[in-house]
Amino acid sequence: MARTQPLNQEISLTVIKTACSNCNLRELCLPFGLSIEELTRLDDLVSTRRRIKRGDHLYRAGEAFDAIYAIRSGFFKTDVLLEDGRDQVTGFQMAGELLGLDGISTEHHTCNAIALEDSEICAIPFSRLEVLSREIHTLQHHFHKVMSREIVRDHGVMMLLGTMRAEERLAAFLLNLSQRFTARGFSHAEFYLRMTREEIGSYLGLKLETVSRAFSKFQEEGYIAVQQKHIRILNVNGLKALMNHQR
Amino acid sequence: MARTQPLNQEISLTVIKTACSNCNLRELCLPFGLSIEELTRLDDLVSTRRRIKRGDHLYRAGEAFDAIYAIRSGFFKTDVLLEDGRDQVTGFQMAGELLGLDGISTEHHTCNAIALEDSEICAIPFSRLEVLSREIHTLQHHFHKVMSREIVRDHGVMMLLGTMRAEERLAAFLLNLSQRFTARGFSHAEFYLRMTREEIGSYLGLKLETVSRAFSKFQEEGYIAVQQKHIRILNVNGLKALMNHQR
DNA sequence: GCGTTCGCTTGATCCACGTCAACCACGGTA
DNA sequence: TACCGTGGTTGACGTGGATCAAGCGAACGC
Repeated sequence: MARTQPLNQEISLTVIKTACSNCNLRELCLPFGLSIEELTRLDDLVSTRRRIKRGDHLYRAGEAFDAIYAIRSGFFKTDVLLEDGRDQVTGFQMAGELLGLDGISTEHHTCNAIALEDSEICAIPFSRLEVLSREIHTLQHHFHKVMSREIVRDHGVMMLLGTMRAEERLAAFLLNLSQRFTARGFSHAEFYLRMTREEIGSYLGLKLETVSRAFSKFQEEGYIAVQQKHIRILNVNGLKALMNHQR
Repeated sequence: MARTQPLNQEISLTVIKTACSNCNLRELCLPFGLSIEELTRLDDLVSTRRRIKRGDHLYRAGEAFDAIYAIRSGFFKTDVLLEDGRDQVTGFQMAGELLGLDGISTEHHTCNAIALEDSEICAIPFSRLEVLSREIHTLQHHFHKVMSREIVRDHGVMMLLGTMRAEERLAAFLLNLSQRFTARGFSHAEFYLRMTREEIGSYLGLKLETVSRAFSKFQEEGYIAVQQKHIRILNVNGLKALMNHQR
């Protein structure tokens, strides 16, 4: 129950609750590996928290960059828009993941970040993060790892877009979501999609009809059960086999 | 004429020549923006230089990561291999660009880096880079920008793979190469491709035949002149128009 | 309650690119 | 000079996924 405007005697309680040092995502998020003492120094830095309503932008392409954002709760997508009107979803982000790393390069955001459900984020002023990471080696190193992980993730998506066919892409997508939900303590076999078929398609380089057909196919094969956005995975190995099966 | 094994009285000369502080790529590479004094500190760190023959690996996926590499001269590709045998080229890198950033995340390289022509690289021990970037703020910030730029670049490739058709992809590819050659003082309109049609196709998510056909088409249209790997761009705007033209 | 909208599914058709195959140009080697 | 291997081009054909179109159920506003 974090509040942007805590009241009276609740203040200290709320502050404790919303601090990195007390956040149950800290092992997934930026604070990973920090000592208690280091955590409290990070708490000072990550003081701004904000709620973003479903459908609202956290930031837009072109805006000046001055902070990265950690997702405290909720679900986001990032997308890029080309001059000619085409756009593509470049990623879906969930609690504990960072948003805005792309903005460091030009000091302007290069994509839009949009909440797919009511969400809460922690703003991390970037210049202050640089200062602190000079002092806390663990923080510096972990931040580098996070950026590098993003690069590796993107290579995975390039692989997917470049070499996989429609059903393989969707299988890979579902398995990836499942694995990330698991890491957050949710069921690996049952979850709600926060995004539409069109957004999935955009991310996977497919049209929404193709995504829909692939879902139906998976259901027929008994790999999953689909009800709108509610997904149950019935046969993980089936999906995995599908993914690794050379054309 | 930098040598790995400089002789006698040439030593001091060679050392000067291969130092970051005297490298003509320093404005493109890691040393960007550093003062003279800072540059000499970076020189200490970047002491190992190595030649990589055409076709040889700089590193392989799975190997332990302990350094990133700046390309001093030459041309590389990076590729990823899936278990099922599929592979994809994830990038082409030229002088002044960094290789190995993907390895930070897991402390193992996640792709292969292969020289496409005889090349020279500077090895930058990563842990020492972290130490130095705590002391030199400019270096720290620029390194972050470089990593971020890599992320932005990858988003561009995802865009290309997800939304563009064959000819648009190839046009984007040629324009990107041209722009990077220009930044290095080479002709923007005339260059040699270091990679095969198959490697281009792998990078662009196309088959080599499709790449070849697109080259022929561009030639017919008068946009470029192709002779094997020798490319002359005759109509930049034609290529640009092609790229931005919604399907 | 009812209409409207949005997201999704499914079918029919089309086409861009993959696949298969033949052939050619170039460079290295015997 | 002849031979061979590698990389590139081009043609004929097949197909996976895009496109176009119709219909349906759930959510929402009135």
